[in-house]
Amino acid sequence: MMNEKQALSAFSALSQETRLRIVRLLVTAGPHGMSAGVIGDAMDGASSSRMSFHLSHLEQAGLVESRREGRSIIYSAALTTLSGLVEFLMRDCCQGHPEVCSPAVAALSSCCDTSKGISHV
Amino acid sequence: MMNEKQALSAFSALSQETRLRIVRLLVTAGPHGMSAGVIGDAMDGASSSRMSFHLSHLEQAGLVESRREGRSIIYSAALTTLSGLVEFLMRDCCQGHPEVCSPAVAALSSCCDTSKGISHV
DNA sequence: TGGGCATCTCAATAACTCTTGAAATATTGA
DNA sequence: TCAATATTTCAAGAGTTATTGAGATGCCCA
Repeated sequence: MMNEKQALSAFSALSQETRLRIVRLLVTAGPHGMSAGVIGDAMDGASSSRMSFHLSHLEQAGLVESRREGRSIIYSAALTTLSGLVEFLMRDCCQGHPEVCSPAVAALSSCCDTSKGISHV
Repeated sequence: MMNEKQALSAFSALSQETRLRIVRLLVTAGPHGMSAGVIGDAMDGASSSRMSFHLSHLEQAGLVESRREGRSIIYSAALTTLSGLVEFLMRDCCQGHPEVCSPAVAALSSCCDTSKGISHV
């Protein structure tokens, strides 16, 4: 269960343009991930030290995970942290008023296959 | 539909301890909101100028809304922006793999009443 | 209209963050 | 082992952000 400190670290990591783009790129890339070099090319060719700075910042915040594959290091999105962040932000949003947070659920579930037991609202 | 600039502004606003606490407090407070003074008391009695700085930062980022009521200014959470932020972060997360983002949906919908057409997963 | 309350604005300072470029580390293949 | 490739580490400088305290503004009621 995410705590305030972790959430602050995650939001801080996401508040920088390059890092937000990296996370979104990795979210769409899926579990296979991408190498640091390929991610760097996608960020209008940012320098390697700059990429390293941002990638380790994201890893520190728990938003991405890495593994070495030969000479490359492969990064992928940490979906558990992303889910936890959403849950932390909206925790106790209902308090007897479910209509308060259902727009957020709708926004999120609309991007997903509905065959998993989640209906559109 | 949220764009990158708005999302960066929102994440930046949420990356500061006092502001994150304010947003979460207002999320639980619901649509009626709370006055700046009452919010300040809840933030271990932060100074009025400090509260004003953070509240206007949050309003600038679209995360809270304000209205005057007599001498007080009442702030409430902007749930549309919060939902939009979640949607922006997870956009295109599925790409043929709905299991990728369904944990996030589950995390969020578990906080809500299920009688509105949203089922738990 | 005047006093008091609630909040905002402003300027100065301290602390933090990002970028850059040079150098170090790790891995692979000749 | 040597050279090439991929990535990380480090230090310096520029820019950004948070806090503080003093003062200004807006509103209400006697």
